[in-house]
Amino acid sequence: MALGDAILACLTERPMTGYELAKTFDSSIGFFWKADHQQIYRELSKLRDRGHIQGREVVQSGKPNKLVYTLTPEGRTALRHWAARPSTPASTKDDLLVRLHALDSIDIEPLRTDLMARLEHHRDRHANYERILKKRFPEGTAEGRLDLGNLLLLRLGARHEQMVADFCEEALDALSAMTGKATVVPLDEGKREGKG
Amino acid sequence: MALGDAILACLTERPMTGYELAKTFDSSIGFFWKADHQQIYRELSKLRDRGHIQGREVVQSGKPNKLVYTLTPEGRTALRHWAARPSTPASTKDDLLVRLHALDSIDIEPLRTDLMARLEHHRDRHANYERILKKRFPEGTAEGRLDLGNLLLLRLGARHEQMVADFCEEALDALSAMTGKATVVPLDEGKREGKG
DNA sequence: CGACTTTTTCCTGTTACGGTAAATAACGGG
DNA sequence: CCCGTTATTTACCGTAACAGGAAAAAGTCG
Repeated sequence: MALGDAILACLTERPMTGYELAKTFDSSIGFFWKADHQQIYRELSKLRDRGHIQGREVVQSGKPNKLVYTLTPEGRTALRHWAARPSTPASTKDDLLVRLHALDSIDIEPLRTDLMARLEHHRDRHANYERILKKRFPEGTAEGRLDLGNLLLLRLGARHEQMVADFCEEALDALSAMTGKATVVPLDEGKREGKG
Repeated sequence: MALGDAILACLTERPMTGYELAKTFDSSIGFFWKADHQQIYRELSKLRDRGHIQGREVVQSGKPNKLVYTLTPEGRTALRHWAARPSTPASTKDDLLVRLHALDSIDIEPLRTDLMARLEHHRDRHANYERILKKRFPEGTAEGRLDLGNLLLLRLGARHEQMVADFCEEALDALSAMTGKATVVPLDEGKREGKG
């Protein structure tokens, strides 16, 4: 059980509905933890059965009623106990790395395309982290404990994305050096002389 | 199906038994992909059923007979096709990050302990990567395509571990600054005056 | 003899992931 | 009035992954 604890962690900030949680898992905590709404609703039921959270129905007009979930004291305790256990370092499990491991048995062109897409992806994410950092922590310092955690997270995220983006560039360069082609050459779609 | 493809990727290097694969998933590729022997044997059966690999029994004396698995042409094709599809960037899913996200609702002492353990862990891994790099690529350059992939992987791994280790240090420093304690103070095991 | 290595297999769970779908409730367009 | 959309929750399906416990078969080492 880890997704459940991630949800508990989210609910420490403020009570939320499953719908809000799903959106949260699409932005802030979702930067390093993916979960779709089905997973979240399922986990919420389990947490409620366990007594770790408590739902309060809020009647709305104009929208379906919503269930706002709040941490119970038991939930807080459970979270603290979970957080007191040593964490297990997760393994990366990135398809891209597996492909690099079998580099001489796969086609390089699609790999190159993939690397370029990933480069863009990680650059985007890096820019996004930097944007949030500048907005939430213009001084680069945190005041409260909650802020400190999020500042550290954002910094780690930014650095990670930066590093992976650099890696993609490097890999692309190395592939180009190996195949003797220029890095991208998307222009000049005319005739191309053979390379051997 | 990703573990299956990781196994196929391993088998491109040379035919292997499940036992050898389990050990491989404990060192080289295991640096970024964890799988125990049960998972591997189960996946091998599936791959064999699919015709992607082929087992050849080798009679041994002194040891139980072993099943050496080789990639079939279909397996090679499947791997190439899989590698030609765009990769999906995996999310980190590290407990430690969730805990930082809920920093103001958890106990800091165990978190500190955890961070120190992680710091050591990532430093060890970094040293290990560097060791292998120096041994396999003393020049820092690769010759063949297979070598290039592994060189890139090792470099990425080394940088990643370095970065996470730095992060742990930084987080520890920040926590210390916040609680007003010194970073570790493991020496001087004599009497320790109460802290409040 | 017992402990250990090598090698494979089977078992039982839980957790996670993915897709498809629907029910409820209102709003707005054509 | 039907249709689509947004907000909100729930259901069911299957597969993949992870965790752990067990054992069998053949030999070596102490």
